[in-house]
Amino acid sequence: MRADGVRNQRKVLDAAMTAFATDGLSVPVAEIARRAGVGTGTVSRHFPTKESLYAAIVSTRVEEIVAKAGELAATRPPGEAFFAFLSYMVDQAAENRGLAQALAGAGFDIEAAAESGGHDLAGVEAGLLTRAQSAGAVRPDVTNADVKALIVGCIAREQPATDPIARRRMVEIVSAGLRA
Amino acid sequence: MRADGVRNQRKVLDAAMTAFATDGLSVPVAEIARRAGVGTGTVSRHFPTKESLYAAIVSTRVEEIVAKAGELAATRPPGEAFFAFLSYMVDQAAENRGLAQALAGAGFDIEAAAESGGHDLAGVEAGLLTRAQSAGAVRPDVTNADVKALIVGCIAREQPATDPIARRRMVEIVSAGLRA
DNA sequence: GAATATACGGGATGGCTATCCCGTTTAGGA
DNA sequence: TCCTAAACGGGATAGCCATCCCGTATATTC
Repeated sequence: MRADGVRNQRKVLDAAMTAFATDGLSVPVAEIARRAGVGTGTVSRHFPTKESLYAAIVSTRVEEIVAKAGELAATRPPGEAFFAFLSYMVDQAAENRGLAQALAGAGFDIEAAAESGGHDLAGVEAGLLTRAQSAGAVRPDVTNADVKALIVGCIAREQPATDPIARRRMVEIVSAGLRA
Repeated sequence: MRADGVRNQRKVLDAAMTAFATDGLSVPVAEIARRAGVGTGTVSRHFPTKESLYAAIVSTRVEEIVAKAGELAATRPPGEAFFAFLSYMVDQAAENRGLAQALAGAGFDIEAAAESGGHDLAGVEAGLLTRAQSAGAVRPDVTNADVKALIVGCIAREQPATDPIARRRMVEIVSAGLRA
């Protein structure tokens, strides 16, 4: 691979990351190209479809999330780990419009992208949840889908996130509701 | 106004109502025309823009919601009225994809449409909330925006609504979290 | 320093959609 | 029945966007 190719691919990835984060998933590919300082052809050669571009980005993001989940599970008691992860996810999504939209199911299948990247996001989340339930910290009838939807609710309030106090309040409300 | 004009306007309204409810706000105007059995020109003559068509529909829906809120406020104690309204809104949105999207802020400003129709949806909601808070039934720091976002969360789980049990669980979780 | 594979840019293409327009049809009154 | 204003249908237009293509430029190799 040629050196300028590698360089441009990185530029596109960086531009796309911030563009998706600030403007959401509907940002035009041409706008990403403009921000990266390349032509649209360069973008589509490196990433044949917009979805593949987003998949490349979400993959690294998922990596971080899975790592965070693992760290929490290892260092904290089950209930605390679960609720800390919930809060972490809300903060992530609040600062990242694209992630929020993907979680809300608007266009991209984030879990499929994670799986194709070799990460089992759903499994990690399920692990935290069931451990917390076994420890009696979370209502036993709650499902993974419930939790994801509630995360969406926490960030549905405002986009982009301008009020961290309100966000914390939302997390508190949802957490209180989830407790056994 | 000519009789066929009135008739067609009603046909368009009916078709649009079900189309928005089942397919969401992004259903093409041409599809609505097809379902109504008229040409696209007829639709845009009666409703110059897609948004005006949706406003006409949402207006009647808001009327029902406001009426329901008034009835609950009149017949039940503050806390009970508030939580019953919450549950009602979730059920409404779960059965109406367009309403759900509008509440989630995807494209149409439902409150502006309500106001232009002479209904003060926001005011009615705020009334239920503050009464419930005064009665000590709801956390005092919760805002109207919080409640709306949580409603969005309750229906973010699935679209269209296929699992009423899960929906009820979501409402329970959120209600529990909102209690003082 | 020449040859060649690789990469670049951005215009061309095609699909989708809302909105407008206008030739044709029809309702409803005289 | 005839006339006219009102309404109809659906093609035309215009904007937006992802993706493809290809002539041009450049990095790398020998």
